[in-house]
Amino acid sequence: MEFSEIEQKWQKKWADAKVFEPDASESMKFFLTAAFPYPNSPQHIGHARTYTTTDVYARFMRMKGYNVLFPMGFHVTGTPVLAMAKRIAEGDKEIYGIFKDVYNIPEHIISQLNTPEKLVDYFSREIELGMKEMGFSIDWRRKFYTYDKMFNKFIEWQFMKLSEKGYLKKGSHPVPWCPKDNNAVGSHDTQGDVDPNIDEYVLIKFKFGEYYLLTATFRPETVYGVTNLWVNPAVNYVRIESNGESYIVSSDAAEKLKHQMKLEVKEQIRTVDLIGRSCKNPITSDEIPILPAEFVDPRNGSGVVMSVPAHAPYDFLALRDLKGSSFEKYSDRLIQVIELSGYGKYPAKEISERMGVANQQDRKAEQATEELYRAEAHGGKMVAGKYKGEKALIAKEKIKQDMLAEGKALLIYDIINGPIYCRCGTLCVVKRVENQWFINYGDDGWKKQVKECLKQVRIIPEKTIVEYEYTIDWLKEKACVRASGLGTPFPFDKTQIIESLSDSTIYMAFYTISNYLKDVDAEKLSSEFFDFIMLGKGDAKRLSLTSGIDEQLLNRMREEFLYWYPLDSRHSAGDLVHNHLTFFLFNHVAIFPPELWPKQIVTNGFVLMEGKKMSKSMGNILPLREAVKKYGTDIVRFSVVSGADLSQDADFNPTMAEGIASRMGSIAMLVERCNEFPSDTANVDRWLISAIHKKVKSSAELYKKLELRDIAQEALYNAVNELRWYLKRGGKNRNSLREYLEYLTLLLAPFMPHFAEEMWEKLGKKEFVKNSEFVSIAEWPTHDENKIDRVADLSEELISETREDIENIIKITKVTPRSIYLYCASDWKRKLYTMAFKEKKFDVVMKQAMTDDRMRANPQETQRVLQQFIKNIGHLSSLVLTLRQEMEALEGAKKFLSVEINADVYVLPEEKAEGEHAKKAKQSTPMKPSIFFE
RNA sequence: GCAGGGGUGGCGGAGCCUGGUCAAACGCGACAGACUCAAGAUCUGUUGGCUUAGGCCUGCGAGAGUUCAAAUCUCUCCCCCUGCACCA
Repeated sequence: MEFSEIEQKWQKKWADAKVFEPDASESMKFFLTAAFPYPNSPQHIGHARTYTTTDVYARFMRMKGYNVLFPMGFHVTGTPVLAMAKRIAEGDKEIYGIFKDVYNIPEHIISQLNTPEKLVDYFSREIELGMKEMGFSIDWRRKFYTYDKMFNKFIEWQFMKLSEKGYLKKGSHPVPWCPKDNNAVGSHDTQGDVDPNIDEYVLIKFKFGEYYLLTATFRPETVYGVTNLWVNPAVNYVRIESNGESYIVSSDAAEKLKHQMKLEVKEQIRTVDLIGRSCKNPITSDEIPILPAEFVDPRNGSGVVMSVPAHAPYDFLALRDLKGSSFEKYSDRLIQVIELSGYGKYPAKEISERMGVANQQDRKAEQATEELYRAEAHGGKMVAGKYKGEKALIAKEKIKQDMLAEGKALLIYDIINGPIYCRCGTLCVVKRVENQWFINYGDDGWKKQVKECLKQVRIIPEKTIVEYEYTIDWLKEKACVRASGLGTPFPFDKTQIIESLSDSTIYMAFYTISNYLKDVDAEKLSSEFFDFIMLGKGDAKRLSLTSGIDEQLLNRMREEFLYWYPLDSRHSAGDLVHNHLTFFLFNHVAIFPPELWPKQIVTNGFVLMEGKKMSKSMGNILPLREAVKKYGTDIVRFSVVSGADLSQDADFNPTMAEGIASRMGSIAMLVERCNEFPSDTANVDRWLISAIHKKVKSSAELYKKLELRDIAQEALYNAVNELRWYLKRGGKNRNSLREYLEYLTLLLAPFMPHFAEEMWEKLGKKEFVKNSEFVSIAEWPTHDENKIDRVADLSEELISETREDIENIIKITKVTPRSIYLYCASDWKRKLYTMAFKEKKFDVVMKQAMTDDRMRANPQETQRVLQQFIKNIGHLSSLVLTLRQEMEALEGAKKFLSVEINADVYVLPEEKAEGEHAKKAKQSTPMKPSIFFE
């Protein structure tokens, strides 16, 4: 089979017939979207998971008779595209390397992608081509980019609406910052793609003459245990002025603080003027000395540290290190603040001594600190100060708030996983951005409504619902604009750009009309326009006059919107639950009436490459188009969605691909040859037909729940195994095969549309299912309950188990039988069997059995057989074949069995056993005939 | 820390909600046989241990419990993975 030929053939036919370009119509609609791609690199096989899942679903719903819309656009908002284009323009070797080695893009093409526009243009085309090659049933007429003028207008409208509802808010916000670029940095802007982590410090003011020493701490609650301050004699200190107060900090700290508060650097402070002198603890009013310590890092916090030797190993060690110096007299002052079970009064001392930490330079000091901090945060209780008796963690927050309120402390932010450098080489700092705009997802009323909304959204997989609940509770203000990047200018401050997670929350609505807007001047797309289309406010006639857009067109768009909306199914990878998908709910709730809220959200796992996560550094990224070329579309489609449960990561590996291909080959071969088979029917035909109808029955349910893995298992692996068994058992009926294959082709169509089309065509005129031009739009089959044949199923089971038993005996006894006698159990045993299955308890069944003449006549035998049943009570099934059915089944399989085992086979009822056969024959039970070798 | 997911045979991975038909689907790998000059592909069989009659034993992270019966239910413990925002 030449895959690429088949693929191109059907993709062209679909395109020519415009089967995937739906408009509003009379029929039931189904509108689904997948998270649109971000075109700053080609897509790899991992991206295919979400889109294939969506497409399989789209195709299934289409076959179920829905008018299905599956559109696609491109998300270009934000800075990564800018950063990427810039790096290419600068000839960044790393980027060139990735594009060349991973994605096989020729160097002369890479070098051309040096502007955001060219980059977006190239990669979006690449991605679109890939999606087309994947056979996704996308309506490409509706494609747009998030920097399109018309889309900008839509987003502007969205923010107007949010503002009207009072969901926009202004405030200040700390962000990682490059002082040279004068811009916020994300992980893609840093050397080594490190994601800067920001945490807050409390700066406590220790009065020192006219000035204050600012000490930075994560643990303000330990302020009660401060015995001294630390400064590093090797560090430069400066006096800064801010808000009318003078502070002493390291000069490095002063540089950082500039970005978070207004300050002026006044003068150098010599450490000799500090060390040995005293300052005042603002909380306890204790006079405490300022002492030297080497562990103090000028770049951390303020470069001044408050010493709590009872609870901080470094402080304890530094004090201990002072022994023998002129400051020795201070070296064993310890003040307990926190009580911790498992430790005495001075945990820092204990842990340092236990771990044998030598001095403040010892690496073990770090370890000791980590361990102790964690323990105290976990189980510590205050034994000093205002919040005595409270948990340390709670007291910390309260003390912090108190000090801030009383002006005894300041709050600042720092990058805690630093130092982090911008790509330009500058050290990143934290900047407090003033006049930052937020979407206030913390609004309680809003949250409440979203929770209501969540109740009526179908979440697949169901278990992820708790994650949405959690995220809704946890969300607070979300900064929604940035100083740079592609996208939509913020309507209330045009110098700002709306950030990428905020402009992709209701864009699905835009697809409903995007194809009509291509020829409309974007300037005409006012708020009133969107109010009319999306919310039905105003009327078309009026709007037509004010906007200059044709009235009919306006009405048409309104109709399209109302037809397609609400969104029936939203698809993305599971990692977006915590942001995008929840924002998506919030914004729909804010802007649209409840009847237009989303109906369903589906999330899926990722794709692994041969068991490992794909990553640039591992060099194991498989570009999608390359995968398609190498393995074929249908195989790629099939493997990414069938490899694991929806929420689990699927593995892609070549062996799996080969396995799929070979099974497709088996099916294709039968499709081509099935008409050559005669029309002899046998028992096994009833079984085969039963099997396919069972499959059809279960498939629709599985498709609805998107349990694609199970469908894949059924429709490919099990199907091929069933066909094999059928042929092996001597099945050779043309009609049975055709019926099976016609149904099977339909079941496979959503997964493997190209292959299915080809099979559909090869099968020619359908005899058992409804025909149609394309299988892609064929009617989804319904099963025939009458063809599901439990007796046939059990008969086949009996045959296969009997064969296994025979082989087992041969294996153990190493006997080669010439003849095999199969003695089937009498009907009274079957009656007893059914009773045993129902009642399960020996005495109850026995009593019941005694009402039967046959059994009462042979109580001992009855008891023996019943004991056997009870022993294997779990193995009994609700239905057993009758003696006649069992014999018929085995008679029918005589030939099969004798060929398989290479012996003559005789099938008899147990009563017919004579001589030495008789004893053996008595042991027969239903579904387990006695086997006698001769 | 908070939240979520998970620990099953040589491996991947079902089963767990709704206990029994589970020595555990399906696949891969390995082994043996057929075909072949040979390799590959394909096909057939085997793949926890014991067993000369279809049986028995041990087993699903560890321990305890409920039950006639536990991979499945309950409790405790251990271990692993993911996410925690201004970033797509």
